[in-house]
Amino acid sequence: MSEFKILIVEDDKSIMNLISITLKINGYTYLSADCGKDGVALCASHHPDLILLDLGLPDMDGIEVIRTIRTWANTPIVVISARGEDKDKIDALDSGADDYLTKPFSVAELLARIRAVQRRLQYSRNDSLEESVFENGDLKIDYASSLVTMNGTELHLTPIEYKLLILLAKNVGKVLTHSYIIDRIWGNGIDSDIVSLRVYMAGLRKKLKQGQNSSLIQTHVGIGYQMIRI
Amino acid sequence: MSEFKILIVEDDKSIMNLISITLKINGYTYLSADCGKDGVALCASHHPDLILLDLGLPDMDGIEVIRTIRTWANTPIVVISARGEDKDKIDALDSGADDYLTKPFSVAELLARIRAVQRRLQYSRNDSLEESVFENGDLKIDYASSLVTMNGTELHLTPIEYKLLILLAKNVGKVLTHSYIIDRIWGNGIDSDIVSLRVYMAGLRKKLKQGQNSSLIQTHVGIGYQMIRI
DNA sequence: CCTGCACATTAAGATTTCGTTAAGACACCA
DNA sequence: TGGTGTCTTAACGAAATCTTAATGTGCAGG
Repeated sequence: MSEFKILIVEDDKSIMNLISITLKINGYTYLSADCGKDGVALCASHHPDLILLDLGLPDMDGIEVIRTIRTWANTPIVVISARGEDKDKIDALDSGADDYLTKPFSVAELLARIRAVQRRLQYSRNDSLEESVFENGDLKIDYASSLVTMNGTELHLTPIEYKLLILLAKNVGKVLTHSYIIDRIWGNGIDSDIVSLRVYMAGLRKKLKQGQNSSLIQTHVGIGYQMIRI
Repeated sequence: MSEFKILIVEDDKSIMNLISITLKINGYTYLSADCGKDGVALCASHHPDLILLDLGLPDMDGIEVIRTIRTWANTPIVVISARGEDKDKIDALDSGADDYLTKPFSVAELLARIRAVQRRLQYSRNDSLEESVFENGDLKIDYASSLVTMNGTELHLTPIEYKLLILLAKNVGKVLTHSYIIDRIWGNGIDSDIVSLRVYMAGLRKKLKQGQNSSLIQTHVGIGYQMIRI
């Protein structure tokens, strides 16, 4: 794995020391800032892979820092806070933070959170950031041009069928629940039961089944559906 | 590993002696109390890592002690009960005890139970933060994608079987009573009998037994089931 | 040695959930 | 307005799952 660069925004010197030493020992590269303004600037100029952000900063509210950064970057942000209150946690997460660490925290926990973010990052990279082309068996999806082909022949999918297929493809190997799928396709409105979903699945399968991947999409009775990786 | 502190709550002096000496020989630190009130107080003040609790105490019912402690702490509790107290044993487990030991017990068994709890503790620490993946022997459960594999081959579980497995896995090492399991699986509604539970256990074991971990799930006659950590 | 108890396992009927087809509703566009 | 394509709903046979009953096994007590 290439170098993983972490930006620490923290004004308490002893905690800054603890974190920076821990990161260094564990092979991470890091940048540091002791106030919100510098943190935002460093983030803009150095594009870190992860930000550790203390909420209690001298110049800006931590929430502000998150909002500012989120206007242009999706860099994962792990918040560190002395305040263990739920409200703060929710505010931070709602503003776009990815995870939350309450002081005092153990070094092991910090590293675990960082690994978790790395895993998530790696995962979503494989899923969305690459190629913009998805291939699985005879199925090929070009997200950029919204083109779906089986064995090279183009398929004509209706909007809902396409959404469904994308959803399954973005989660290959995962079992998606009925409610999750319905929520993602029809928005969180209450409507459209499972029955509709079944009809679309039938349509989709019919169109896909032009090859012999009859088993590309599997049913989990009582649970949902799953596209399996071939 | 740092020191492991065990609180013994037992009024029988000879058993207290046996246990304390055993623990000392095996490198554990221990505290002792000879009644429920003292036990609760010591637990509150000294934060032991494990509690060995005799159900038959002079001042309080053992169940009361468990309930009291459980209002603020998740400290593992291993119950010690005299023979013929099956009902009490079940009540204790339902109230939040983790395991039980029947008098007379061997020193080896006592130590084994303690080690089991230690293992479980260590595991849940590692697990609670991140990893939506559970592993035990050849069994692997990916909660996020609802995928269960044995030796790498995917298992197809029915909804109830899956729920059952998850319940056991989330409580590895802990003995779950029949009523607790039934309550968790079928909701607190009326009683789908123990008989049904047995049928599902049979089905689950059949599917799991594709490896040779025939003993992954153990039966506690008259009490319930337990997934053991391998 | 027999009996009773708790559990394991299998088989079969009852029930739920699925897949698929077809018909009507709706929106869009010429 | 009529036509086209898409969405939704209903219906029904098929498949999977759940439940119940029946039988088999091991163990403890009389």
